[in-house]
Amino acid sequence: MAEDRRTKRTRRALHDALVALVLERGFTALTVEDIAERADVARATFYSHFQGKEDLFATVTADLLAELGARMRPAISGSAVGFTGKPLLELLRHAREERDRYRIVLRGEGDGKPLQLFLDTCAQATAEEFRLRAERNGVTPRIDADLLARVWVGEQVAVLRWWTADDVAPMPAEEVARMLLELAVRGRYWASGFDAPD
Amino acid sequence: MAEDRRTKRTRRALHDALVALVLERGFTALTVEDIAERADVARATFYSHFQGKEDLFATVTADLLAELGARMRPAISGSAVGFTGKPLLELLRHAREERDRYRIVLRGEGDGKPLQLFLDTCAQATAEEFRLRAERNGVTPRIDADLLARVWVGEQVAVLRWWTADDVAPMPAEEVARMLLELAVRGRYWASGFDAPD
DNA sequence: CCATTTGCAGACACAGTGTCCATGAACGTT
DNA sequence: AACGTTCATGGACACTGTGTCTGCAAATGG
Repeated sequence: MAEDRRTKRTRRALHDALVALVLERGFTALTVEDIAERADVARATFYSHFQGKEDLFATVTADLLAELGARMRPAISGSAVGFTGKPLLELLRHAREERDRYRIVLRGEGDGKPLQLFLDTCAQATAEEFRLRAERNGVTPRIDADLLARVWVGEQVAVLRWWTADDVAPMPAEEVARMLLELAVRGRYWASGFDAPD
Repeated sequence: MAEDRRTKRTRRALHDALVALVLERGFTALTVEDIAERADVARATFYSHFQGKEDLFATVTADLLAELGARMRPAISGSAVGFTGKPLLELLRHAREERDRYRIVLRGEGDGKPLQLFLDTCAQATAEEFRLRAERNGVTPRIDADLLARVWVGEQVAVLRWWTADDVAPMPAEEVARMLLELAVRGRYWASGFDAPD
């Protein structure tokens, strides 16, 4: 038997209500009653699906990460050397489509636990893929792999945060990707217009 | 008349109690009663100093930012071109001394509001100083200033997050600063051991 | 069409909030 | 050292939100 329509409807309604309300008021300010009411669901029903609002939020985050992972895998294997080409573009597109969910995660809502999960997952995957390529191509990284992965992911997440923020002018994803690629290749001193370090 | 000893004592006790408890249990899980008890302060007294735990947290963050600002100013003006030299080293040292406070901010505790404030303040100051130098030295940035500032700050914050985390091996601040400087100058492809982009 | 599952509304004890007040102690000043 | 002022205390208060449980109605899948 397939999943009951009602449960699917309820869960989806609660997901959407949470996202909308977190954007409006922030996670902490929300009550289970608020979420249930926005979703047109009885409070008792909420508790029959989730243990609390943290649980609901965790589910939303896990779903987002799973979708991202599914989209990134083919893009990564199709990219020869780094992550700043096709994979980044795929990330940006996903973020544009799921802008609201990205915003609440990147903002650090919920004591930053979803954000922490997001960062750790990305950083770990990056470091892994990174080591794999270094070995496959017979090159030796000139900088600690974990540090480099953190820098890599941190940079992209910082841009994501800036790019998905409320007040920023919508720059095309391709434009952002191009800039970051140049940054990765030429370094930040080049980008700032200078030629020499201090 | 100087400030009353008692108020200074209680405020400091509440500050410390908050930091310790957030590290132990996370901001959301805390009650005002918990914080007051840990600080050996009556609950009523808490409310005579702060409007709630968010207010207390905001004060802690503001203090941290103010201290950082005071330390960064001379380091920035003494550095010729970029931020990745002396200023970064100063940031790392401050983070090492105030490790606990940095950790709870960088983690995104409190729905990420303190983190947001931290990021925005740093990014704004960076972008400002960045434009100022470009004009003074007659160079033209090759990449959007705001984007570049976000990348710059995002990278350093990502490293800070990694460096101040619980489980990581303590790498010397000077070592971290050296790596980041090379990264900024030569770009990430160089760092990864490759020579060409994808 | 029926048995099962799900959603609903209302009730419950409980925990934490934010505010108030009377009392006594600690404080800075003279 | 004595002063008036300021601050901390502990208990009380109404109130909001939590988490769980009930009986009953409606939707669902077979």
